[in-house]
Amino acid sequence: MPDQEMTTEATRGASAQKPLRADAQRNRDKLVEVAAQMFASDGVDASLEEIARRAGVGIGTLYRHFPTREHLVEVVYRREVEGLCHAAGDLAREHPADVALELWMQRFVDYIATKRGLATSLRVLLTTNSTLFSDTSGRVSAAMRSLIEAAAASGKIRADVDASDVMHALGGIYSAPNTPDWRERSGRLVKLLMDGLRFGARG
Amino acid sequence: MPDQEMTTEATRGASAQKPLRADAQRNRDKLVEVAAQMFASDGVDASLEEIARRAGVGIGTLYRHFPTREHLVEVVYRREVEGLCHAAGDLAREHPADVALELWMQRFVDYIATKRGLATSLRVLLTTNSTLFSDTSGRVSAAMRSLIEAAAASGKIRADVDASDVMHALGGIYSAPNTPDWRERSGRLVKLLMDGLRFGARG
DNA sequence: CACTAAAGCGGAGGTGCCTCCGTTTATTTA
DNA sequence: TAAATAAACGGAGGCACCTCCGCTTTAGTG
Repeated sequence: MPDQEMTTEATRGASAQKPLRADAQRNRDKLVEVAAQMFASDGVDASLEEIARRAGVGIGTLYRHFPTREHLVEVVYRREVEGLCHAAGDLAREHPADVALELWMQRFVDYIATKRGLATSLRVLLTTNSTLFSDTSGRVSAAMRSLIEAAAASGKIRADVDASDVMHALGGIYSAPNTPDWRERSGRLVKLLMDGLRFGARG
Repeated sequence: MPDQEMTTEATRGASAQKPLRADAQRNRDKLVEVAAQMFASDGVDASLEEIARRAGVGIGTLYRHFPTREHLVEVVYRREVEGLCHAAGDLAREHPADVALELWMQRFVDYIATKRGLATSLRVLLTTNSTLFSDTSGRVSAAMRSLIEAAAASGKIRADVDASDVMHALGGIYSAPNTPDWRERSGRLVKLLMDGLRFGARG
């Protein structure tokens, strides 16, 4: 199921439909963008009518593109994952390997934050759409693995770490309670983890 | 947590509040009764406004008694269980022990049917209200056990059966697929089971 | 360019959810 | 029995969901 192009905006869904008319694609992209903001700020229960309004389209248009709230949530979520994985490449190009890794992990925290907000809907989606979990978690861990290996290869972090160990450490963020200072706490966890990774590095 | 009386209608919830005013109790009972019908016929997503309308009260009254849909579902469900267990005693009094058992199992099938309709909401409730499952399943299996033991003691069914085995057999009803002929199929299962139980009985 | 069919748009409208508060009613007290 | 008061009632109103279908725009075609 190939996506046929991948701009900064979300493209059509995975199934290979005939391409949308230009205006339709524009509206669709705008809807996803606005929805991503709204879900992040107001949670998954954000008003769909408000999303349509802010996207400058009628409610009918929203429903034509996304027949249910879950459809919209899924697309937003996949877009989030897309962005996260894409960022890995950019960061690697623009920063020393260890800095790239650290920045990426910070961004990973933001991603988890989103995921928390979407939790209820995601649970529904994950039971419905069985490919969603495997698709996304695979891509994310692949992105992280490449950053870690690059950092290790360049000598910026120690070479004896396994990507899945780091993933596991970050996993602590998942299970942490939902306190107000969750965000700061997670940021510190990333820093701490980086210190550990840098300790005893060649470079 | 004693219920202070138990008529054919649902009483107030378990917690020992001061008694409701007569009109309030009347309205509450009527709401539960109507809700039970509506949930059975239309599923848990039945309109709450319609329930209030048919019960002859304002929507505000419904919401005062049951702040959320789940509250109402829970009360209806507990009432269902109550009725089922109560029926065991009545049937035992009015019929030969084996007939009582058979009739009760038929009624059990109806109960399961309700449970299916309420499935989605029940799943939410069972994660929230941890006592609900243990309360109800305990009472139901106790009711069945007493019927089986009475039938075995009177010689109407064989004596070498274990109540939990029968429960287990009926459990097949749960896992059966949701086909349109589900009801008939289940009825036949009960008959079959009874034949097996009667085979080789003393009496 | 003009024309047309197909694709897409959008919002009115019907319904449901839930809250809030002025009005009604049961119960207690005198 | 009558007045006082606490409890309960109920529906209007505001918001969201979702469908339906007449109108508008786009992408081809000659």
